[in-house]
Amino acid sequence: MHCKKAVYGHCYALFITLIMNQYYILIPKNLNLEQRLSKFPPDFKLSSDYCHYFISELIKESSYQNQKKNDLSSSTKFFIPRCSQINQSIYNDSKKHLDYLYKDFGGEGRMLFRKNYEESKCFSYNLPEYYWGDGELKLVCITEEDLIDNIRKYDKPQIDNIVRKRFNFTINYFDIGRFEFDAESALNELYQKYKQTGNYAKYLKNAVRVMKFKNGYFPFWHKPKTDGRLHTAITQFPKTCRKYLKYDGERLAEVDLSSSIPFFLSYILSIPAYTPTAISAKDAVLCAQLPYSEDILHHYMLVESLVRPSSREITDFAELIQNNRLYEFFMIDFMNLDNFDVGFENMFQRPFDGDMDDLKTYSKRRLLSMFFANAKYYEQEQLVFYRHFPSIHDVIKKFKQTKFRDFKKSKRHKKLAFMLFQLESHFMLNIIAREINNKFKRKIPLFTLHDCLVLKESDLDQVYELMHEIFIREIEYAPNMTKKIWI
DNA sequence: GCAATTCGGCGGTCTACCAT
DNA sequence: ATGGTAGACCGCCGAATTGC
Repeated sequence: MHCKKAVYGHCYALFITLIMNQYYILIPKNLNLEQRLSKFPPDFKLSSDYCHYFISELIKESSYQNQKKNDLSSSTKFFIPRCSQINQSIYNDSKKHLDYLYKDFGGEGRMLFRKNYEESKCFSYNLPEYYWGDGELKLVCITEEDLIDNIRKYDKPQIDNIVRKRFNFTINYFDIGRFEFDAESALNELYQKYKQTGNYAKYLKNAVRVMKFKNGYFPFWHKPKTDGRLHTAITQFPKTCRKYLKYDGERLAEVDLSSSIPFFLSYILSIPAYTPTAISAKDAVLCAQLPYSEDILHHYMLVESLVRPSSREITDFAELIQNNRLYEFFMIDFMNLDNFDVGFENMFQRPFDGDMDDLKTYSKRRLLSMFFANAKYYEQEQLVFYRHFPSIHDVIKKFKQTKFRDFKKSKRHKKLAFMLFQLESHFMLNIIAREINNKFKRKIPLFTLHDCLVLKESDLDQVYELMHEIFIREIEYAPNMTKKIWI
């Protein structure tokens, strides 16, 4: 047993020294530990890597806190508990280091504040405002191997084994050795944005995401019974920082499904379900696609067979979506509603100035909100939708309102969102992404971003073609798709 | 033994990010 | 409006503890 463990440990050590001999931590640009060390030399061998790591942890934890105000001083005032046992397990000499940082040398002030609430609770720490400076953060690379090993051991993302197996086709591409990430530029851009908006809490949260990515911290979450989407470091990554990511030295790009949720709605409507035999055919087609929530699907089909949407409407609806004209179709009607001015200002924090792209975005968000919301909201928009697609409106409304399983009365409308999200993620993950992987024998790295596939720039065109083919084959028509390069 | 208090779990809210 | 991640906070409810 002991022997086995030692061999395994050896391999593991080799593995991590090859690709993980560095670790990035986040500290204020202003923090000058070296100066303090030279002015007040410690009487023991002090590791500045550990001090920096500890301060970085305080910053990371601060980013998770929430408060009413989001300015610099409100975002940095928190005392963060750090248990001495854990500190010690990461770095043996942690106590000496923390005492040094806490010590008030010659009235110059402490580098750390420390607070002890009560017995049996651990100390908590806070980096004084002075050391945050103007709030700008920088990434520093630390190199002490034992420390890094311990950090990684302590702070490893927990990935459910089922999730790992089910999504290994994309999880394996999350390899920090193949990513190239200009984190410095990304941080700088985030800081410029903070200067404009004054929202420090947001800057802090995004800076921590940048640090985690830089360190190859890649967690994965998947809940098949709700949205069924795969949430990754990419789905959480700040949009403005995407252009600083490269993979195998190449730019990244995405193929995006236009109005993907309405597309899947039109798909599920378009399969005939009026006769008992047709229901079972539809059943067979769709059950294979929602293996985790067959019951929602059955329930939906029952409602649909009772209400019977008009096939004329379904064709028109599907055509609007395939031509990517759905949101434009509703935008003028939405603009003429009583609630437009208030609604627009709530969404954009400014009045409407006649820009058609803004209007289209507004229309898109209102329409989707309406689809997902409890039928008692968005009444004006529902009326507009009803005027154009009365029977589709009735199916949706009926489905949202009927009693189902253990959904509370106030939550019954959510099953539409669940069903559509699950259909979308099933197609993207289990059909499209898997097939690309199989067809190209794992030579095309891919990442899913809900309704997007993210790829290397050079793979973009052939994947686009293949996606189109798959849609035509699986459901006889394809949604409008757009290609975008992350620049 | 009963009433009053306290505590923990649960569910809801909020903030931030991403997507539709 | 919906979904996911994170943590804090609040109110509710029942169980456990405390007080008389």
